[in-house]
Amino acid sequence: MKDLPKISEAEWQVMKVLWDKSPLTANEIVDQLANNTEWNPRTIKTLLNRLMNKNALGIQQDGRVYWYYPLVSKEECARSERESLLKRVYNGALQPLLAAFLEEQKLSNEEIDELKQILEDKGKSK
Amino acid sequence: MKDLPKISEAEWQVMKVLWDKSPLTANEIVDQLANNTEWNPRTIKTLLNRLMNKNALGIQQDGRVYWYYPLVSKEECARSERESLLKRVYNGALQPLLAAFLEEQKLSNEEIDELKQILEDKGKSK
DNA sequence: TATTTTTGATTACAAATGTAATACATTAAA
DNA sequence: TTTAATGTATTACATTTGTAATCAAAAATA
Repeated sequence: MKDLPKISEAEWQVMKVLWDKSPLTANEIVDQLANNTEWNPRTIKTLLNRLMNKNALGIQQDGRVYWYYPLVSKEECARSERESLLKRVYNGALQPLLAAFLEEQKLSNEEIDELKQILEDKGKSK
Repeated sequence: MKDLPKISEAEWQVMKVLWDKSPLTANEIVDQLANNTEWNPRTIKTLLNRLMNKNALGIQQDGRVYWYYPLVSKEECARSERESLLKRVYNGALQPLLAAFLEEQKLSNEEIDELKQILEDKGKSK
C-alpha cells in the first residue's frame, strides 16, 4: 500500500471539497470554503500548494488557471485516520472503540438496523 | 464541559502509561515506555513537562522526586478524539464511520455479539 | 503601449510537535 | 567537604501547521 500523505486538519477541509467534486479551480475551491470557514483566500492557496507538495493533489493546467484534483482517495485517507485513532487511543482494540461510539452517539432506528445487518453478515461469514 | 488540553500523538503514549497506573515517578514512566518506544529519557521528561504545562498532569512532590498523575480522564480525552475524527472525516455522520470500521476490521464472534447487544438495547430504548 | 488586475509562487512568522542537550540543584559518595 | 550522580527546569532546533503577505508573470484594460 502506497504511503499516504499526512493531511492536517485544515487540509482535510480542502480535500473534502475536491473529493466532493473535481477538478476545481482555486477560486471555485475558495468559494466552496467560504461557506464553512473564515479563511482568507491566501490561506487556501497556501493549503493547495502544500497539498500539491505532498502529492495529495494534482493539477491540470489550462492557460494560467489550474484545475486541482485529488491524487489520493477519500476512503484511503479516512482509513488511515480511523487506524490512527484506533491505535493511538485504544491500542488497536476495536470493540471498545465501537462500543464507545455506539453508546454515546445518537443513531436512528434505520441506522441501527443497518449496523445490525452488517454485524449479522460478519457473523455469518466466519 | 471543561476544555480539555490538546494531547499530541507522542503525549498520548505518556498519558496512557499514567492512566494505566498512577502516580508514577518520571523514572517509572521512562521504564514503562522503554518497552514501546525508542525515546531518549530526556524526550520523555520534556513530554512530562509539556503535559504539566497543559494541565493534563499534576504532580505530588516527595523530596525531589515528582509523582505524576493525570488531571484529565482517559475517557474524556478519548471522546474528544472520537469526535474529532467523526467531524473531520465524516462531517459528523456516525453511521458511515461505524460501517467502515465494522467492514474493515476483524472482530471475534463474541465481540460481534456484544455489539449486537448494544445495538439491540439502543433500539429498544427509543 | 503602459498600467492595473488576476493568478500562482515564494516568503513570513508564530505556535505546536518531535526529539533532545545543557544547566542547575540536591543528595549520595569519596 | 569536594565530587559525582540524579532529578527537574530551561533552552535548543528542525519540521509541521495555521494563517497570511509579498512577489512575479501574464492577461485585461485604459
